[in-house]
Amino acid sequence: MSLQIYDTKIGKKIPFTPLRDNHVRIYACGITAYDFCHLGHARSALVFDMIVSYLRHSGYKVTFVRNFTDIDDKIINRAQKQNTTCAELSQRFIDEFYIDMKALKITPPDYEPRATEHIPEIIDIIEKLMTKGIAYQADGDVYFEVEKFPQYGSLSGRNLDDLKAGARISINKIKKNPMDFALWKASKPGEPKWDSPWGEGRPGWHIECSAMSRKYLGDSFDIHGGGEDLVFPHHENELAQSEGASGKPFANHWIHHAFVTIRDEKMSKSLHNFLTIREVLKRHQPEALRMMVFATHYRHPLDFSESGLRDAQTSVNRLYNCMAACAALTDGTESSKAVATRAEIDKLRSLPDRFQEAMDNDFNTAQGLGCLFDAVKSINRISQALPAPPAQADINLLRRGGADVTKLAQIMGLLSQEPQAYLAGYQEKHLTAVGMDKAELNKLLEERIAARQNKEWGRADEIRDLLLAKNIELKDSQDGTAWYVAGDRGQ
RNA sequence: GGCGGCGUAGCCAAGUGGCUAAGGCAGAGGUCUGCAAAACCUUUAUUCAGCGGUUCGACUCCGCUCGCCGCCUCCA
Repeated sequence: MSLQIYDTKIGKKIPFTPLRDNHVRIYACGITAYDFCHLGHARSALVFDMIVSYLRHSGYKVTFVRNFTDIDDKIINRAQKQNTTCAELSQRFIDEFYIDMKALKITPPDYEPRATEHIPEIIDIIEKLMTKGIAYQADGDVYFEVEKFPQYGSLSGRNLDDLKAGARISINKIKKNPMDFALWKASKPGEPKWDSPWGEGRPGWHIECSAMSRKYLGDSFDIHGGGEDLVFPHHENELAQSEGASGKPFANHWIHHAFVTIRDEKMSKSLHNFLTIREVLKRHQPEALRMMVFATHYRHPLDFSESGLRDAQTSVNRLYNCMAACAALTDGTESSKAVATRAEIDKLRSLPDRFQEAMDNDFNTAQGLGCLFDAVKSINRISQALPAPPAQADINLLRRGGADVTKLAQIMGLLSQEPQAYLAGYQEKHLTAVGMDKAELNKLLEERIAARQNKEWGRADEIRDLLLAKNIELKDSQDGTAWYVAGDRGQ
């Protein structure tokens, strides 16, 4: 079974084959830089990070482009409101975007082009459309003429009659058809402007992506994607412009991910129900966010909640605990009896295949994670049952299983840290949060060990309860007393 | 109004025309322990919104009903 990807244009899953050899070319729509990024942007970045990573894992060479739209109406309005320039405003939020991406540990794309740095390429496409008679000039604007592109609506499954019927489009007398959209806009006083054959002006909203994808990936490339809300009109218009100009097929596959919702409503700026990435990362670890995002299939809505994110954190810890146990494994002997059952051996050996099968099915990360946790369960069961000198066969199986789990989880950016370091970091962060320093904790732990040796159970329990009040739980063992962060429920 | 999606255990969430309906979280029981707890193990849907239909057989395909959501305007 090979990779199957759901294609928005066709509305079903189809086998994926790169257009050119083993080389996959992907373009994803990035942000319009005028504000901080919210969780929806995080999902978008995370989903494409995973897709690129999985394609590379599968042996493809990948060229990944994610653009910045740094000139448009929203930027102009916001800049005017803040009494600054568009260039300053967009640069500021591109910088902020990079801070968020770094915090989320997103692998940078191969190219991150900006609209304002591709004005000649934009003008070039518009000129082609003008030459072919698919675009027309009206006052200082240039419009794409939808009637001249018969396939208009093919991506989003609409036709011009439906669109006209729904028409919430503002009346614009200079357009031939209300659905015609601007390729180039004449500049108003005080707005950024560039020279063009049609006078001074600036690009329309969709044309930058047509120009930049063409420059870095060619007229035809493999995958184009973004959030569901971009299907219409953004991607529909891009498709029309690009194919209209080149006469060749544009993107071979269209991938769109669903929204992040809050209480089942779309998270969006206009509804004022969004959480910024940095807000969430103040309270939660990036891997917990990744776990939550990838536990839902990318085409299904992801309903955000604090409790959901805490659940995700707990399951991330489960992964790390298992890996820490694997790392602590000591060599065994040939003479001991192996404890792994046939079923467990099969489960662990088949993990990479089962994971691949899940991911090949339209990047089903939720199912892939299920495979990973399945393996974790087997690893834990075997580790727990290991006799005093364990059998070398079991140790080999566990180490191999642990290595597979780590490698596969890393495709989603999970298990990106050394287990011991991660767990120690998790504990330290908690200590800080509850306002206790390590020396103080150690002092109490030592006192309790002494009390227990003297069988002063009252004092020992008192210390335990005292720490429990700070969500620190103790575990006594022959080696001493270890402590853990208790479940954060109810916070 | 047009187009599209979703409804699976307490919560989150995969999945399939017929083999035990993944996995995570929470809950319950257990191993361990001076008592505990973390970790770990076991366990948790005779049932997949409701009603019809197709089929030897449907949760999975079709139709209808109810509920929720999205796009058609800027939006990841």
